[in-house]
Amino acid sequence: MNIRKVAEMAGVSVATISRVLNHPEQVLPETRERVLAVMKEQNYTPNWFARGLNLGTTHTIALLIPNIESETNQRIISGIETIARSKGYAVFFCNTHGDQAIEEESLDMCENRRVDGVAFVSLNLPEERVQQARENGIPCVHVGKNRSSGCDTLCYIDFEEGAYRLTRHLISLGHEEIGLLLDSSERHRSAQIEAGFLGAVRESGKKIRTKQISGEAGVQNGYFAAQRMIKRKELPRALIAAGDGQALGVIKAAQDLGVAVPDELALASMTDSPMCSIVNPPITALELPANKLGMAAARLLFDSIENKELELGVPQEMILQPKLKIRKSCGNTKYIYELFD
Amino acid sequence: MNIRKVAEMAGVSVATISRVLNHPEQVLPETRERVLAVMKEQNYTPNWFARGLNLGTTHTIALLIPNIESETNQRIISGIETIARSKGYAVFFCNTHGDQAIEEESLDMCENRRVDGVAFVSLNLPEERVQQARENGIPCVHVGKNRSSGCDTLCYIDFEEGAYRLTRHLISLGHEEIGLLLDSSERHRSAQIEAGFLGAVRESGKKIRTKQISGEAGVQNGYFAAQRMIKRKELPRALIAAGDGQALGVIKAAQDLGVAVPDELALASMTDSPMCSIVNPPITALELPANKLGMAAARLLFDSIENKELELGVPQEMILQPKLKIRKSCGNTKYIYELFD
DNA sequence: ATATTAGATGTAACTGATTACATCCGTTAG
DNA sequence: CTAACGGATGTAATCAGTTACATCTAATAT
Repeated sequence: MNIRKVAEMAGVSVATISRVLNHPEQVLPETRERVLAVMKEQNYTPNWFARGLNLGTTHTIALLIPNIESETNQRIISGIETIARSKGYAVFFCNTHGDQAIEEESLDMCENRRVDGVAFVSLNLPEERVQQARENGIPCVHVGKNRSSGCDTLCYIDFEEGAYRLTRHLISLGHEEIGLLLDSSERHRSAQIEAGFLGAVRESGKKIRTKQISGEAGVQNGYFAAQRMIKRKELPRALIAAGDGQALGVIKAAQDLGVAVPDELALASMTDSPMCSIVNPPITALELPANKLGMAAARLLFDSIENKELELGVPQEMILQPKLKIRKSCGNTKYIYELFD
Repeated sequence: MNIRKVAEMAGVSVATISRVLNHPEQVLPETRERVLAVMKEQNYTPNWFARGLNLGTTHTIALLIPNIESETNQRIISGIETIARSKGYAVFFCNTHGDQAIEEESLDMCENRRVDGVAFVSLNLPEERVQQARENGIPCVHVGKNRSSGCDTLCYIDFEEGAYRLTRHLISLGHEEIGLLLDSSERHRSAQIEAGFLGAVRESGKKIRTKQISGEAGVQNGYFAAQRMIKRKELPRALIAAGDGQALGVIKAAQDLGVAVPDELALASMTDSPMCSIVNPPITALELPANKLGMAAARLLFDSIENKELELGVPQEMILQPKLKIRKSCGNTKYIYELFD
């Protein structure tokens, strides 16, 4: 069923059919009704390709994301999806697994299919590749990272500030030995976290022993990392984990191996999740405005799409702040002082 | 940059360009090289719309899913995505939030855009609506449910059997009072679970007190449900939760309100997740082959797409079995008998 | 009564690919 | 020497829409 058949059946021309769909106010109400009736009866839906071919717009954006396991990413997806739907856009979903080859492939796909915009949550592609996409007329947002990336819009959470606050919190509780369990697959974020962490340490003026431990994301890896440190007696007195998965793994390992939290190990996480408040003790963590982040990113993207200005100059930025959720996993000042007696 | 310009620049006709892309073996190697060089130099990518318009295929499938929070769904998504990518298909992602209106809207979108197939994880649409999509030539798989749904392919996990095994396990441990905490938003699955549960109870021949509690999914709802039961002294001696989120909430509530697990409450979950083995005690749960499920669903879908036979008759089915992971949350036989002394 | 105008509708060009069919040309067979 | 053939390439129709421009009608202005 195509537009010409509908036109024939309704006894009008194809232009009228098209107008009924795109500029209904230009069509006489009775004609419009007749056409709509035929459409309904014939179960007609306009062909998206013919449409896209003419209009040059696909009303589609793509989302490149490294994984969907993390709560943060889920909420980013949800935020983007919500805004996209409200604007009538469809979303291509590409789980890149953080793999550059898959990103490349996905971005090719985006160009082929003339998506109207791309939101990168994962981005390992060289800057020039992204530039190329933009030169092809595709606005790109980078969600969640502030790395210079070739995108015209950046939208991220201030992890440096978050790490700074979390570290200050630990220092204010009297801790003098603080470890940082990083995620080696998130190099850029790790650098930010380290910066905030070391900044807070420096600023405190105290002599704090610090230690960076490289690790991988996820409960299991957190578990193994903690297990290793405990066995080697290298466990710091306080530990900031880069992700809630890791933190949960650490707390479990501590439990299993008889290390008391927070008495022997103060634990904090750079990201919050429902489980952080469920475990025992509940874990002090940074609550990320991930849903907001997704929505903000989508809005910025649609701004670029609609304004079509695509200046290749300085990218627009939007920075969201995480919120420190103090729970019980870091102990409290009183306790720390007792320990130091 | 379109095919004509490339043709002009390479000094050949459009047909040759098209052949280079679609049937390279039909083109003289030197011509081919020349064309490819121009393409690369001009950064040309074929227009997907023009292509789809001709071929009638979009190499795109859609995925309608009610949420991405559950581990099971994440793994389904991952499975589908993996197969889709390996076949060169793109995936439209529609988070329906289990909302029928959004499903309707999404399915309309699928028809408009001529997706080659739809995988429903969430499906509240009337059967006729799905049939309509199929009459429009779109194969539909229903992932995860076995409800008659108008789809041509069903692909699901046998929750009835799972509930049966879980219940038998509890009965074998000597439990005589077993509750079922359901998820009212998953009515069909609840019915399956109930069937398996009651089947096992009946088959045991023992006089078992049963109780169905309606509830909602998620950690918080599990917590509240347990809290309510504990306060009203209605907590059964053993409880099967419909989801791992609920179960985690229950275990937390038990902890907070001083109910010992498994000593005073035996707890099991119909779905497993990493957290189930992390909490204390680790929760006995059904491990769902969700990744396999996604992959199987995608394969069935591509089968339908490629064979284009779309018989509107009896749907093809694929049933996967969950696996019982016995952990510590249900206690053991010895202990139960002690209690009964 | 005629010119003007606005609103409704129609005609046909155009979007960018694919591909059936036509053409051209060099090779081989008769 | 010519016919037949087949490989490489070109021509033009086609897919299903959108829309600039043309046309027609009827109402209003002069």
